Amino acid sequence: MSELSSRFDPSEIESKWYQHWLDQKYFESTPDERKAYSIVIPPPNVTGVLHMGHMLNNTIQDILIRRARQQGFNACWVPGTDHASIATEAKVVKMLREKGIKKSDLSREAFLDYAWQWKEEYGGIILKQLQKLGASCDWSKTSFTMDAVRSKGVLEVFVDLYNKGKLYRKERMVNWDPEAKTVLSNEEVIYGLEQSKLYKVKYQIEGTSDFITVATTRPETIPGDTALAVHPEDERYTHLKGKRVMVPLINRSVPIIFDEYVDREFGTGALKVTPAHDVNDFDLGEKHNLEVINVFNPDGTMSEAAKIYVGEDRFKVRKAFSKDLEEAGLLAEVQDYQNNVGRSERTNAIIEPRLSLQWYVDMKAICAPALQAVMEDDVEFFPKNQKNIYKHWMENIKDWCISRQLWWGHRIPAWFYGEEIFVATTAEEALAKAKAKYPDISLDDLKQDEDVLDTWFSSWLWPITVFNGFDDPKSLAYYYPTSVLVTGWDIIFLWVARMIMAGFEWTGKKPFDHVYFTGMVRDKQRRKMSKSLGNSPDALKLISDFGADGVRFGMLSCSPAGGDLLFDEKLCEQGRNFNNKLWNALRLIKGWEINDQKPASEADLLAISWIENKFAKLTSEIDGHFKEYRLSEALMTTYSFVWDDFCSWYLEMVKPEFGQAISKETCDATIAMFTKICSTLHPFMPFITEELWHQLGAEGDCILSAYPLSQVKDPQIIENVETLKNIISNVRDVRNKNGLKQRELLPLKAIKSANVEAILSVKGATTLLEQLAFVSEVEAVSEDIGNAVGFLIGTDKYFVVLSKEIDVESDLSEKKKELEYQIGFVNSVSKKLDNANFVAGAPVTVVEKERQKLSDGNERIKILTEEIAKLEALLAN
RNA sequence: GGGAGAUUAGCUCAGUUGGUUCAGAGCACCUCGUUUACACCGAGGGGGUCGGGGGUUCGAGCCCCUCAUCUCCCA
Repeated sequence: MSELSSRFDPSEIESKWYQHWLDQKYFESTPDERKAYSIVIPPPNVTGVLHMGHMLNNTIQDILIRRARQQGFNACWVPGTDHASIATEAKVVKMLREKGIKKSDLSREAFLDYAWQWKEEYGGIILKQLQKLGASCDWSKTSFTMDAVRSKGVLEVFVDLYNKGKLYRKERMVNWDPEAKTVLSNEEVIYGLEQSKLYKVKYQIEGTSDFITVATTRPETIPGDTALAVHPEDERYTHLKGKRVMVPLINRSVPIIFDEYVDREFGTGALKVTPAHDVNDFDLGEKHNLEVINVFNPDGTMSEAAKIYVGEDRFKVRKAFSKDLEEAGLLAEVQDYQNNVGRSERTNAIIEPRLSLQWYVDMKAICAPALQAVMEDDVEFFPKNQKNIYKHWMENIKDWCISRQLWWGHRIPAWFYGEEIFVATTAEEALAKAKAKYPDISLDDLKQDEDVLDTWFSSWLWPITVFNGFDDPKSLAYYYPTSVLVTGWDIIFLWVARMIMAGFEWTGKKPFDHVYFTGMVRDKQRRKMSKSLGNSPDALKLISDFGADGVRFGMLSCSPAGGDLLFDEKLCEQGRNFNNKLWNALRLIKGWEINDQKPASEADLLAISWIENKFAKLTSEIDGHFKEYRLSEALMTTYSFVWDDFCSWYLEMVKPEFGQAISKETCDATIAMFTKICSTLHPFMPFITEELWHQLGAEGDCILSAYPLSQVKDPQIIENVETLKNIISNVRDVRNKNGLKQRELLPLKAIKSANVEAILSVKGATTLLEQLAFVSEVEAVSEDIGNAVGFLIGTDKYFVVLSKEIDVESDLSEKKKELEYQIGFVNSVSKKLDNANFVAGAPVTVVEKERQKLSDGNERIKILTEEIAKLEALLAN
């Protein structure tokens, strides 16, 4: 007996095999004559740590890439990280603050030094963590969005867009993050209902002692009011035409304007207008030529223009104002209220609308081919329903604000000379352009834009730049378009849509053939996994508890495409148990003593042929699942094949009796089947399958073994064995119900029929019955024998002869139940067949089937009725 | 306000073109079992009016209408 432990210990083998794969350079890809299968990783934040979303996402990518590698493609999975402008800068600022250093005291260069140091120290931790999960990325191609190659591409694209007139600079209302002190794109603002208060504030009508009440959730913006608006048809306010009101506390006079924009139903039907701090108010202001008073500083404190509470934070001022208004008798009411509040995706700060000059990409100019490609399935989405969401967004696309008031990122390649702008990839080029117009100027006269580009402005080029696509057309031509993109649906606009646009704009091609949208990982209570809730399990701890293969199994077994994924550690436990099952199957096989003289028995040959056909069926099912990206179904199908068909049935069929040796032929066939199973499972559970592969003495490495795909050769054999299994289960059931020992030998009889004779004449069939059902003999007879419990297989009657008195009563009640069901069944079938419309309207084959069902049902009713009569007679005696 | 999706067993979900004895899987639960691969196991079992109502059809978990509830996206 081998020295293998009965518990599989993944920790021993995971690092061993990962290192082996690395040493053999199996993950590395160079272009050759094979077809490429490529995936680019959605780059995680360079300073991030592995969380459940990454685990899911990267497990799926690894499954796809490993399977493609086994299928003979030149598989290439490019890993990398994103510089994550806002998130990383925020972390560095925080780290510096803890050291007592303020960002504002540092020069741009000094700050960037710190940032790069930070990146060198913490960057890439997440990639190391991915290796623990088994990710088979081509690490020699590891990329970073701020690498020289990637950066060059970013700047070139900016210049190209500018030259094509698809990029412009404009002052408009933006989403301002007061914490990061930068503008954000619409896609980076997350809206949610929040509990707040609705303040009803009284504005005095100038020259009278009358008041008009206005409802607002943001009283701190009152100093910025430059008008009060009502609906022109609102009878409550028609008398106010031409009047003015006093802004409370500030005592500034502003006009009352009439505009149909005002919602008469909301609040009091009167609206305060603050053009500097609300998008709609800004539009109203433009229409009515109102003054714009910006009462906030970039950090969200009150500005000089506010005149009061200067320098105080806006939320403190809200409270203070409320008190002041109350004391002045100008606060009519305060209600609890729920409203939609926008927060920064990165800092979670409440967003302030703010008027500001920024760079924009003219999206309408570049989106058409990207929309078409998805609608025509040239870029195919899985699941499909994301197409509609995409379409809706693309058809209502807004220009993309790409400048950010940060230092960490790609600095905007635009140089100013007074009011004039020169856009070029380097300062020297910009100078050359400037000199054409102003021959006397020098580099010192040009001032580069202080802002950096939105992180996504480099991400949208990722599928091109990771292959150095702007400088190396050969590499791009080989790997691009990539095969599939695997990502969460939450970044369909931030990233996916923009990559498709960039692809068409700069390569003339789509960036990927397929997009597989994963679900969001949530906890059992359907809450999003988050740090603040503390409900996110530690990914590395999970791996050490259940093994990487166990965790991969757990992630996948609950992950329908696009749907939410309710994560439960129990699933990893199931994965671990599955590993253990495989491990023990290995122990069984390795424990066999082999006799190379003995030929395989008929029963063995039957078992082998059956499992081979079952396996062939499995491979084509899996193939179908993969084509539709039904990965969890592919895994679960394999799981039940391995556990039920291979372990519970096949191994029990061929397992020699205690102390006996197994024939070499049978053993070899078993090992061959087991290695094929390893190949099939490898993409899902790479570590254990590689270990088993070698323990089984198979050639080469599992990771490169051909991915099995074959056709069922003999469907009849599958059917025959299903019948045998059915008989065996019934015999076991009879034992269970009659409290008999599992191993006690009992005779099995069957009433002679064509079916019975056919199944019993299958070579090896009776041996299998004897072995697995522990029957002493199998015999076809012409009539019933006493003290036996019967069961039906189709319309055939089998019975087990018991060694002790049968429990007539319970057998009888069971048979009665069965009869009742059959009668109901036959009734519904005959009703169908009695319906002339059905017989005339349904296809012949369907009608035929119904007829067959009816006659089978009637046959069973007949048998059951006889059986019941006999049992009742027995009871009467 | 506009749009998308969902509702099937105690829980999480499959159910592909409307047609097999078709209402399924995993987990959970119950009974029995420590038989030499595995108790991280084995053998068996119970459990659902497919959200409500209506319609189309010979036939509906599946198609249509409607109502209810929930989730998400956009504004």
